[in-house]
Order: sequence, then structure tokens, then C-alpha cells
Amino acid sequence: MSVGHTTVTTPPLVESCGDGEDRCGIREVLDRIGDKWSVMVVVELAQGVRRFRELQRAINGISQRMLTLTVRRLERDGLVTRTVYPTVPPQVEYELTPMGHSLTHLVKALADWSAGHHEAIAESRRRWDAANPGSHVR
Amino acid sequence: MSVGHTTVTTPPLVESCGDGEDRCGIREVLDRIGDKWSVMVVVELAQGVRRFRELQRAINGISQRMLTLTVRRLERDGLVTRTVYPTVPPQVEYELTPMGHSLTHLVKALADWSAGHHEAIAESRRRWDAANPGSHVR
DNA sequence: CAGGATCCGATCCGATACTG
DNA sequence: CAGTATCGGATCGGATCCTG
Repeated sequence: MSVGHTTVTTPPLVESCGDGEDRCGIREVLDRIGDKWSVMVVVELAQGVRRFRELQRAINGISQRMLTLTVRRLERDGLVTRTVYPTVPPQVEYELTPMGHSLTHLVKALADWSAGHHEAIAESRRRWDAANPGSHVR
Repeated sequence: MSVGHTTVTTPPLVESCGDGEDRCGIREVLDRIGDKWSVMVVVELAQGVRRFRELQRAINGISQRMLTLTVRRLERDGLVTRTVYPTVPPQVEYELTPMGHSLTHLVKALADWSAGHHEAIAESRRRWDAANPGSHVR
């Protein structure tokens, strides 16, 4: 029990964060899955092997360019394999690696937290926006 | 066991993702904590109440402007409370709300996954970059 | 101390056109 | 089908100056 005037402080969430060098490595993940499309690709590939066009059709709104960039970066990071079959027309299959699959647990946790709080967040935003009309924040 | 020529497909990771409307709500979280500084602020505030300058000193490299914007958005979403003491000079304290604290679990999971895979990712990148010299990806 | 306002370069991303 | 290449608008974020 903390008594008296001492400041209540919980132990660090992670070793050393907040430094510009990202020692805790969180930024590294966020730079990969924090972008606009990576999570969607991971979610889709979590259901099985997919071809390029299949991915594009499944992920509403993604452009050809962004899908290419996204799967390439996921491949570079070892989260996705890219298999080219020398047929005509060409056929390319994408699949999660074991590391990619381990990431789906995190994505699931993300989705669960979202589902559990997005209503409270929306409500908070409504109140804040009503209390701060014409704010540049948002 | 799946036998024969049927495609192996695992059940959906989340209900309905991949649509432009983000029904699974993942984007909502990512739009908040996926930016450059929010996670760092949450990590710092997970340790206790902080004043504006304390946050800025703790988070290496963050500009005044971005700290302001970041805490304002966190406040708007109901993850952080902002308490102004009408003293001179002014004193403003930031603190995680219960919802903000619940988010730290997710951040912890993020940090753990990062720590467990960042070496494998770095290695994968080295190999990919060596195999794809002069690529525009990255 | 805790910001608000402004300027401006960097990056992201969509649209479009072209290719093996 | 599965890309690559290029252009341009929008957004992000840093630097700087100013204020109660």
C-alpha cells in the first residue's frame, strides 16, 4: 500500500522506451503493421494461401500498387512467403510464415480490444468534439 | 485432417475484415496507436501521472507540437485525462484512464512480440536486401 | 510551464499508364 | 495475371516564433 505523499508509480511497462532509438522495439512492429493495409493482408492470409488478385479482391479499396508494396514488405520481414509458378498467365501465391502466423495472435488481440472499446471511444469523441468546437485536433 | 485437393482454409481471424469500412474496427485502434508517438506516451503514462514537460523529457525526440497533438487525441478518445491546475506557472497533468490502462496490456503484448521476433526480422531483412539489390521496396 | 500558430519539407498513398 | 513506373494530392511531422 502506498501511504503518504509519495507519488504512486507503477513499474515500467517495458524496459527502456521513450528513447529515440526504440530500444523496446515497439516501433519496429508498428512500422510494419501500423500502416494502412498490412493488417488487412495478414488477416486475409490467416485464412489460407492467396493469389495476388484474390488478395486484391478480398481487401476492399486497396490499389494494385499498395498491395504490391505491402506484400513485398511483409515478405522482406519474413512474415509472408511469395511463391511464383512459371505458368502463363503467371501465378503467384502468398502465405504466412510461422512468424506471420504468430503475428495473427497479436492482430486478434488488437481486434478484440477494438471491439470491446470502439463504442466507448466513439462516445468519448462525441463528447470531446461537443466540448471543443472548432478544434484543430482530430 | 484435410485430405485431397480441397484448399486448406482456417476460419476467419476476425468476423469481417478487408472491407473498406473496417467492420472489425482494427483500423480505429491502429489509427490511434499506430502513429509515431502515441505508444510512447502511453508507455510513459503507464508508469504514473506526468506533466507536459515531464512527458517531453521522457520521450526522446518528440516535438512540442507533436506531444500536444498526441495527448489531445488520446484525451479525445478517452484514453487519457488532462487536468489543468490554475497555478502560475500553469501545471497540467496527464494520466491514463481505466480504458487507457487496459490498452497497456495490448502495448505489452506488442512489445513482447517485438522483442521475441525483432532479431529474426532483422535477419530476414538482411537476406532479402542482399537478394534484391536496388529494390524500391523498404 | 504549457501550449497555439505558421511554414515547409518528407512521406504516404491513389490514379493512371505500360509490360512480360 | 501480376506486376513496374511515374505523377500528384493529401497528410504527417519537425522547426520556429509567439503568448498567457
